[in-house]
Amino acid sequence: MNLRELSSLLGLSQTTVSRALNGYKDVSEATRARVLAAAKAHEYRPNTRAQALATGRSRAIGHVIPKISTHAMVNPIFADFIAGAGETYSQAGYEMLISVVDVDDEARAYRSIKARGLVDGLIVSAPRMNDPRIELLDEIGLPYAVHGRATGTERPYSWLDVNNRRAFSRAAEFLLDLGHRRIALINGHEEMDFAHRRRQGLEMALAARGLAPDPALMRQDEMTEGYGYRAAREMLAMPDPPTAFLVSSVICMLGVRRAVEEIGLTLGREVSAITHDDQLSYLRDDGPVPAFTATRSSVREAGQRLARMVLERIDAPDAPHRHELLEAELIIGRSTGPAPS
Amino acid sequence: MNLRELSSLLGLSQTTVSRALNGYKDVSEATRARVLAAAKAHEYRPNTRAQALATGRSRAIGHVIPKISTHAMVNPIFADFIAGAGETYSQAGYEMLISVVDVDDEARAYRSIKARGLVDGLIVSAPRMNDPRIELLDEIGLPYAVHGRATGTERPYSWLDVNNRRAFSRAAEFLLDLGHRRIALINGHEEMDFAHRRRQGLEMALAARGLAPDPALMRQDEMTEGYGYRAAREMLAMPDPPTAFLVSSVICMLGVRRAVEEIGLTLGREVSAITHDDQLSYLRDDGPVPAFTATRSSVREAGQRLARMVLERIDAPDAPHRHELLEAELIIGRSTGPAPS
DNA sequence: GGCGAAGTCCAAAGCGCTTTGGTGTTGCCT
DNA sequence: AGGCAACACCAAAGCGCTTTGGACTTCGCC
Repeated sequence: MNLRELSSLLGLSQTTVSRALNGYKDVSEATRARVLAAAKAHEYRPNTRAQALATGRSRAIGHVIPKISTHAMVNPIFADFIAGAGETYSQAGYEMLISVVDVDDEARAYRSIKARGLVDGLIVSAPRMNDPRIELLDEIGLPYAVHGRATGTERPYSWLDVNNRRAFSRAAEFLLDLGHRRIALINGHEEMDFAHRRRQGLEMALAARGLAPDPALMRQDEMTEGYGYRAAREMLAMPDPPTAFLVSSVICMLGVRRAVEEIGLTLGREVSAITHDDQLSYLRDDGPVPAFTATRSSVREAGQRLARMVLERIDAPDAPHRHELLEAELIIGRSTGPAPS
Repeated sequence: MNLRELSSLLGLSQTTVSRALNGYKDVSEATRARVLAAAKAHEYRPNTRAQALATGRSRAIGHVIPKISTHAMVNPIFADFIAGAGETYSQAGYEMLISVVDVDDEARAYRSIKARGLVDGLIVSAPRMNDPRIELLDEIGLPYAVHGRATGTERPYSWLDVNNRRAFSRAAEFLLDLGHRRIALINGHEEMDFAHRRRQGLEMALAARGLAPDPALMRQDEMTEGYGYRAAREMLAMPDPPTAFLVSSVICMLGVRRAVEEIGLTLGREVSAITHDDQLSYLRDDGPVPAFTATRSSVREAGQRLARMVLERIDAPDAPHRHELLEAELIIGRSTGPAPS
């Protein structure tokens, strides 16, 4: 069933039917009701491709996944973020387009996406410091919103971020209050903006107490369980081991717990640890008292809100840029306790 | 730059330019070269929406994510699967469209996707037993391929699946050979086809040795770390506890390990466990000897192959259905050992 | 009675591509 | 010389929608 069929069936012009369906003013309520009823009865849906061609808007938002190499890691938060964004899109009548793109081909991919008219806007994820994509997208003229921030970028852009610095400084303060002095950081890659900020948060908290950060207690890598395990294992074997860990992801945290327990210690007793918890649905740590003390912020909700933000930019490309800074909640679980004396 | 501009710039008709770009025969090699060069120089890309409208093909594949409720779990394999499929699509010049859809609205969503001409084909994931979607899609007339199988469905359809039954029966045999007799199963929801088959695999192996399955040793639930922990914990506290576990996902397995170690036992010594390992990129268990004995099969590769399969169905909708049954590799790690006597 | 303003409706153009059904030109063969 | 392919190109229609720029009624008002 297409518009022509529907309108000839109703004895009306395509114009009138189209305007009736799209809520225009100049069609009588009586015919509008007739049109709506007929459309429903025949399950008419406008062909999106034709609509897009006619309006110049595709009602789709793109998410680009940079592919580093064949064996590159997929970001574990990806699924929950997508789920959140997808909910917003479907409510707004938008589709979500995912492009897997070679990382050294990214610029060309963005230009191509624009030229082919695939999407009305983009989500930029995992920004690095001085991320070139922001300037690129401005130049191309494609509305976008960034999940995170890009330290070093001067130009204004719309973003949504967790207050990573504050989250990790609060977590560090909490550990310092418990008497911990040697606090290790098991971080993600620090060219990632979020990781950079988390380290700053820890260092700020240390500085406020007159403590100097110890480079030997800071690690950065891809955030796998094995990395968390190895990092914790190695640091705990040092002559002057840390008594507490700040960990950048629950997945790493699982490895940290394993390392701690393997040498006969217990989290929350001899060793404390706080993780950042994105509330990934398959790793949720609920229950009356959560296992892990954590700085918690739902990445799914971030997806929802960021989706809304990019839709706003599409509707009003010249509006001033908006920023949302989500404060992570500090959830006290069983993985922290007073520093051993 | 669009086709009209490009062709007037070349002094050729749109027809000729279009045919030159699309590799048709009736254009001289000289002009074809000219056209190609100009297209490259001006970074011309055909507008996908117009192309789709003209050809009736959208060059996009849809993946539908059923949303159960606001707090529903996102499938942890989703990200890696998508990454695999996305690679194939981008090589083939296809886009990937993701739709988050209310689960009780799924039928309407599929019809709508078809009517709006959004995609040329679909991937069906997480099939349940007697999954109604297969018949629905046949009726709608949308090419598709299924990730997994749907026990109870009579009609032919294209699928790719891991040989779950064989994988788990082999794993069980391995445990039986090590002397284990009480083998517990920590499974996913058994209305999911894969979970159903895994249980069958275990039961077949038991039956072959004249052993009866013990319902007290079988659990099914959403596969989280916490579920793995609780299930193992409870079963290990039974008067006649299992000496081995068959676990349906690495995430659960992490919980199982925690439960085992918490009561002072060691995996691979007093208690053995084998997990299915989808080789999720953020949970990869490499190293010379992997921590977990596992039935291993890359879900990313599954994504690549299934994507290829749906593309084939689009190109030849009347070709006989194809099936791919991937055999999981049994990887011997450190989580299994002889049964304690 | 005439006129302007609403109120309804419509024909046709246009979005940027593909494809059909040609036309005109060569070159070869008889 | 005539006929016929083969070759290289093109005008125009069409994909299914939206939107522009009217056209035709009806109504109220001077």
